[in-house]
Amino acid sequence: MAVHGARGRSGGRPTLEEVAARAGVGRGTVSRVINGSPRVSDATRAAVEAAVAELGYVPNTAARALAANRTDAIALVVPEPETRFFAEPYFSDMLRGVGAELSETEMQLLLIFAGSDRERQRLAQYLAAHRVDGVLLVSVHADDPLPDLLSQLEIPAVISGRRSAAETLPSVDSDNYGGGRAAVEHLIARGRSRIVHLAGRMDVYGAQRRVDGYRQGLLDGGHPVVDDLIVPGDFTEEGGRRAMSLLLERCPDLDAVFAGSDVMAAGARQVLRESGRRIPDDVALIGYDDSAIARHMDPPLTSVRQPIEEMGRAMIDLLLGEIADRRPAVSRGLEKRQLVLPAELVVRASS
Amino acid sequence: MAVHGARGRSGGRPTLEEVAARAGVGRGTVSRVINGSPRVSDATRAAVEAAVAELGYVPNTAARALAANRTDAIALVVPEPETRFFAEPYFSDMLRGVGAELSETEMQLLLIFAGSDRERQRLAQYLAAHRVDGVLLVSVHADDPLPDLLSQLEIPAVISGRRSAAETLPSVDSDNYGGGRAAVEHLIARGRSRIVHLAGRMDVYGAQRRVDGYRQGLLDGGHPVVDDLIVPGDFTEEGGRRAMSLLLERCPDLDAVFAGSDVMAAGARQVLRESGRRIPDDVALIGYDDSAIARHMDPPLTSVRQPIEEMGRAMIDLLLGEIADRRPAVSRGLEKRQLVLPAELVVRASS
DNA sequence: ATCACCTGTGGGAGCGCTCCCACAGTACCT
DNA sequence: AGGTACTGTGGGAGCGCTCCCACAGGTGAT
Repeated sequence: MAVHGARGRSGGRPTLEEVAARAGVGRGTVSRVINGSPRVSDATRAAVEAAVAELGYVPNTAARALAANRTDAIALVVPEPETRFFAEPYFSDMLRGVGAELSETEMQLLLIFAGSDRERQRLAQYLAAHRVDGVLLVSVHADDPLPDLLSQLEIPAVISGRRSAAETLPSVDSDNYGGGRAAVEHLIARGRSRIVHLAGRMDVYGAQRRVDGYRQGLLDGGHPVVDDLIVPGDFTEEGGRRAMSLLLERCPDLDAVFAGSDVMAAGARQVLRESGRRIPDDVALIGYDDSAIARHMDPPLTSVRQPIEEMGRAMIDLLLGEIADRRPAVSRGLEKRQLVLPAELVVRASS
Repeated sequence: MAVHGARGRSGGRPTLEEVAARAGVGRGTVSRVINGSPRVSDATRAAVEAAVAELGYVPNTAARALAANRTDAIALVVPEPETRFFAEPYFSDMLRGVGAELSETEMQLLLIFAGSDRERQRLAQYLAAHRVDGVLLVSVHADDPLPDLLSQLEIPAVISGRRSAAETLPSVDSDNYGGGRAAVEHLIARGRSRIVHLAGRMDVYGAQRRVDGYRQGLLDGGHPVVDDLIVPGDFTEEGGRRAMSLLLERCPDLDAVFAGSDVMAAGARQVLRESGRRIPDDVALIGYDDSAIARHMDPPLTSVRQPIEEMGRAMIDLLLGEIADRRPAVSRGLEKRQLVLPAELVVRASS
């Protein structure tokens, strides 16, 4: 009452101080209530909450960020041109998982594309300004300098996939080895024996692991592995066509194709058709990703599903953990910082 | 030299003050250089720039936002579920235009989905916290409360399309009337005379305008307008199928269909095929949007192209103008705040 | 009664900027 | 000589928070 309070600005947004005056308490107490501190009595808390509601108080994020040195925002960095972002279902699934998990929190998600050099320049600037508390890095290539930049700036980050078996950053990957193996086992179970592999880009660790799984699947089934029957595409439809043509030359009597992505499988399908082979009667075909393409292909494509959405959720969990750990110089817990989620074969008419 | 300067923190990021000490100038001067003020001598500017480079200084956004009461960020608000965002090329084109135009500036773009009630709740909170300087609103429906919320919060906003002829908000639209008319004129020029219209949702102003253009095109060509031959779909493929079936019942000898979207045209095409009609021999078909669907349809679909990317750029220009105008209580200029960009007919094999 | 130790609270200091006033210096008129 | 005006510069005040220290008042052991 005695406190005649803040200068009589009107029209502007109410501040902490004004809320405090209205509730008849000090600034510190309001701050405690806003931030959910337990050391506030129930009566006081109620009074403050009433004042907040009456005044329609909303904290000023900039002031909070300045004082507390955090932004309550994290970035999803896509080191690809926007085109790919929209073209590949991978990103939309990932975004859905991330968004869902994040909606439980107060954190804000920023989407940042870094396809061109120019965009990467901006991104570097952005990160240097510490405008986010953490970063989710999807689709990183082995030689990308981004992870290093991030750790140099001491910004918590989590990547999807791994750059190698010895990944240092916290990461969430799917079991590419298991996925590749499951595909081959399935083909063998269906009586196929001349199974070729249309691989992905070999500088992508996940693609390598799919090859490893393919090999082991063949060996376990008692079949020999012929290196010539593993041909890398580049994850594109055109690459799939080229690789498929090559495979047909090398092994005209093949009876099954395991492709490292649905898109490449689509390319392979065209070439198989053109060569007069029927799917699945003459040749069984399996893709990877279980994308919309797989469902809409004729015949519908058997494909290995990665739990992308779930991976997105897991990445957020890891990242929030990293961020929290870094706050009060707590000794970093030894929880798992590398997650591998299972892949699953979705059987359709093509195999 | 005499100024022994800032407290010896190390490891942290350099501040304005430290840069000032290093360059042997005052804080104000550094601020002026950083913000590109002209009232700095060349020599001083050079000294400051050198200090900035040596120290690797990057301004603290939070401090700036707090002091200057701006965030240097704008939001692209998509009041749709994410699914539609990825499914419709409209958004990716828009995003490309917006991104391109924005990359010329220091502004940061945030992508915010507000499809579910929950998301809308968050968005309202977000806007109330004034975390952005302005908002781009795409795909607003006539009864959406968002525009009102925005003007109540006094946040500059620009919408794509218009909610009615009397749109109050700054907006960028394409010439739907002209587009509809051009489609019909083209059909008439090709000798078609029984032209039906598969319209969009009639609560979308743009769809209404396409109908208006269709009507005028017929009248100008000396053809009567029959209201029964204008059937609204709902912009979906299924809606297109239903509307097409109805149109075939009402006018079995129609020789041209103008659809209000490519997706509806795709639905119409199926029904036309099933009824044994050939495109374009028996029936000419025109869509709207010139999306990927149009290019890949069999036969390729003639369609009306809206310059979406350009619209995105224009929206940014308008929005930045709004934001700038609002800063130093300058009397609002009377420049055009409602833009209408031309639509263009892209002729392909279907007509 | 003394001390220790809780809980709840108020408010100073400070985060790193921008804004703006003050003022030195120079230039060009009267 | 005095006035006027402009350019370039320094630095105080303040933006709205969080952090943390101080302290009142209670509680229980000594």
